[in-house]
Amino acid sequence: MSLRHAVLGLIAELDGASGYDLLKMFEISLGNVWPATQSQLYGELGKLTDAGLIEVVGEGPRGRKAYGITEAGRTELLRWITEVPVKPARRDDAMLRVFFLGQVDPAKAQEFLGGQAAVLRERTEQLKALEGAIDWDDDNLSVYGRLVMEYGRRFLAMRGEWYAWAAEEIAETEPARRAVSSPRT
Amino acid sequence: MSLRHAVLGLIAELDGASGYDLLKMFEISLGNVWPATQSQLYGELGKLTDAGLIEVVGEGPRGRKAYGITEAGRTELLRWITEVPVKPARRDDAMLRVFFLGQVDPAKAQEFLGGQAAVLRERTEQLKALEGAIDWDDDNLSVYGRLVMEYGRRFLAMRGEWYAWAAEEIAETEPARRAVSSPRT
DNA sequence: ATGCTCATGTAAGTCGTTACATGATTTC
DNA sequence: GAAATCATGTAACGACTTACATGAGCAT
Repeated sequence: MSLRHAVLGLIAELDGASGYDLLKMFEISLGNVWPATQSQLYGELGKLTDAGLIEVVGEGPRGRKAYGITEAGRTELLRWITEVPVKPARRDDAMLRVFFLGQVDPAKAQEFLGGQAAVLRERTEQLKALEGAIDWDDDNLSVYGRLVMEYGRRFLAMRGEWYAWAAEEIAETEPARRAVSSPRT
Repeated sequence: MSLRHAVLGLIAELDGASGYDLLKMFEISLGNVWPATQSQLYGELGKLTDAGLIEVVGEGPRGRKAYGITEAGRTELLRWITEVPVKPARRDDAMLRVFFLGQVDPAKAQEFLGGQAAVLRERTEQLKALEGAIDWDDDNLSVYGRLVMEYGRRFLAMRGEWYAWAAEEIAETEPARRAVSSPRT
């Protein structure tokens, strides 16, 4: 149920935003920790309105609806942040493949790790570019967004080091294993 | 579509395993990077069989079905590992909340960060316990499982450091911000 | 014979993705 | 006036979760 709170939180920060405005925020910033599609977003806005957590506070050109958070919404947001247990992120496509890397030959395995490391470097560049593109202010989203961005930086760095380490580890142990018996199951 | 490949990969590693056997593996090991429920698993086994990627290679007591990977399945597994682009894991419940931490008062924010750090320490203990409980062998799942486990260790450590850093960061900047204007939006 | 573990399956509902569909307003 | 952007919504399908349902075999 976190999309609900992602939307609720964004509306709390950006009072009077439209679905379209929120979508842009998901695309450039929030979406890095919680992606949402347009279709999901508009659906959620409807549900949040029905639940009385947000309300339409104004209308503009082209059918634009400006949303604001209600008292009930603010209460729910605070409750969620401070009281609802955090769900640890588990699914990791890359690590899932690493689990099965023994199924491919060592050269392909190394290629996989190298490729992932390259993807990581690219993403690091993108992060830097994003950091430069945002005009950092003193508001909440800037201050806390910067913290999250630093997390992203560290995450990518950590993963990069791990890829290098894992590649070395495999290079050291695989020749010995293959020498003993093959194929491996 | 990664659950499909998680199941396929497990069957490749554990030839002749039943749905029940696979479920145990998801619970103790694979589930840390790709969780699956019983209901999902049995459904996927049916679909994989229909698709000809796995087959029933034997039956046992209590309706037990032993599965094996087919040639088509092995081909598909290798293709997935080496050729299908990895989907980066994006959703992160904890970081989503950090984004909105400016909405709660600084004491609560610190409490949140401290709480998360504690959860992390607990998970680190669990990981150590798991590492001790598994009898590490020389087979694929052991060798590559160990690599993934080391990733988990580094991940938890990195996050722990980040929580400490973020707490300090907020402690330093929030008093100044609150002094200028409040409440913040 | 009672309870535990092994073993498989179905159903209902929510969440997420991709694609479709439409139209108003602004900008050049 | 053509193109880009703003703006909202729906439909279909697949993935995931939770709960329900059943029963065989094993151990004590």
